[in-house]
Amino acid sequence: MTKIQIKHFELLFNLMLMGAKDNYVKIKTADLAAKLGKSQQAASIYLITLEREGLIERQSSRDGTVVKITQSGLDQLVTVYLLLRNELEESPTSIVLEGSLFSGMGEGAYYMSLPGYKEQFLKKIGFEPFPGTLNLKIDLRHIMEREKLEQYKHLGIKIEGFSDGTRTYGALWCFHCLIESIRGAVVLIERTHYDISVIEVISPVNFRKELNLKDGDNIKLTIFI
Amino acid sequence: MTKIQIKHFELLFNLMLMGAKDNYVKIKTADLAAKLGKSQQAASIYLITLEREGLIERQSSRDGTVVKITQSGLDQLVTVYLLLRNELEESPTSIVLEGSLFSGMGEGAYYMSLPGYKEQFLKKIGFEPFPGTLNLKIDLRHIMEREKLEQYKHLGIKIEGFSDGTRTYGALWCFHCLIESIRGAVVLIERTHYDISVIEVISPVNFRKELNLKDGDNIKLTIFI
DNA sequence: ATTACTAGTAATCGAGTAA
DNA sequence: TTTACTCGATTACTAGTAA
Repeated sequence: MTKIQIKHFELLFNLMLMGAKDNYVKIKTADLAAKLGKSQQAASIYLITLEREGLIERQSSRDGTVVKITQSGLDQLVTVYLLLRNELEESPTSIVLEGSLFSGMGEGAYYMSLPGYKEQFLKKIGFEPFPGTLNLKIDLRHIMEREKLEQYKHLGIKIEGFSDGTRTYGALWCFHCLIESIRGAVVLIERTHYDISVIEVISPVNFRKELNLKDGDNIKLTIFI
Repeated sequence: MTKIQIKHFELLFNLMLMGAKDNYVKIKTADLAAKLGKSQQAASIYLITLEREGLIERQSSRDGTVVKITQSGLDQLVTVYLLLRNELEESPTSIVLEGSLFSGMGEGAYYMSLPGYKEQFLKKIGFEPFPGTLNLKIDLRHIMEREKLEQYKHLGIKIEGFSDGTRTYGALWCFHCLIESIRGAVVLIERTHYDISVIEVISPVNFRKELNLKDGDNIKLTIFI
């Protein structure tokens, strides 16, 4: 098993610049190698490795390789982007919360799976939520930060409400976030009278599985305004 | 001479997250190693190499290492940030111009060296301009793009005008840019009746030397709105 | 403590090449 | 053309350790 040496980011970054973010693009391993300052053979191995790790889709043939960055690969790029933005932009733009994981009734998962919401998530936030949300009970010592987030709510990415003929579903506001370095988004609702100490988070992947979490575990959440 | 293997970016990125962007921070090579998934000894070598390449300042002792990212190191991070932002943000935000390099009268250099401008550049754009600007004569086939940039002018970073008692100096608008992958900023002035086919660029480093340029050379400019 | 040297080892790299 | 395999050469990495 070949372990990749140049870390994934640099490779994904270059593939992005070659246009592999939204579309399948045809590239030559030799061109990629030139950008990385490595041999054609090395680039070939890197691509194979990235594919095995699920970060790209790849179809190689005798006259080139067609690649596209997967959702999971895109998440890596976004994670780096958010952290850079937070450090490099004028106004520091993150709120850090801690809380403990708990199981909801599954309503979150239900709402998130509605096409009316789901399609907007994909378009505006950049991923389709894993069916199942993460409920976090915010520690009392972070409650002030939680209040601050509530004030910023309407600066977030707006997910429009909709009606399915039977009932109406309210608008949501979202912020990108990282949960222990995994990409996600916090989801805030309009209702004013609900328990502010609870916060709901969505993600393109199964948090619980990915991070091996169970109810009661303490989680650190970095929210980007 | 040990060539660094993990590319510089990942290391700089981690140092940034450890707080080494604006301040000297005390770290342990073992902690850094843990973040990179390498041995303490490897981290030690990386830091030494980065220092040799001028990307960090470093002072090590028997009870830790004090590091700070240099301007040059920061430029690397900003470059990656701008390219990521351009690809990942909703509205695509770059204008690509091409043109040929020519020598001005040196007035650009003079203006840029005035404290009234210089200090704002450092604060608002993030670097102190190398004394000497780059004058670019935009190709006719890119003149539409140049017009577009002019329309966006007031969306740029504003550098306030000032007076030194003798005369007044007008406000400027700047945009981050990359010149053949080197960080810089285009500088636009308010005057409406001047030759729009000429554009002026500043940078933290000596472009001409860095890229080995001479008058008449063709240059590609990526401007971030 | 900690950093960073030396020396040996393990992993990566690239030339040659087959398909 | 191109990709990607084998294998010998190179180099990055780690363990041990001195300061």
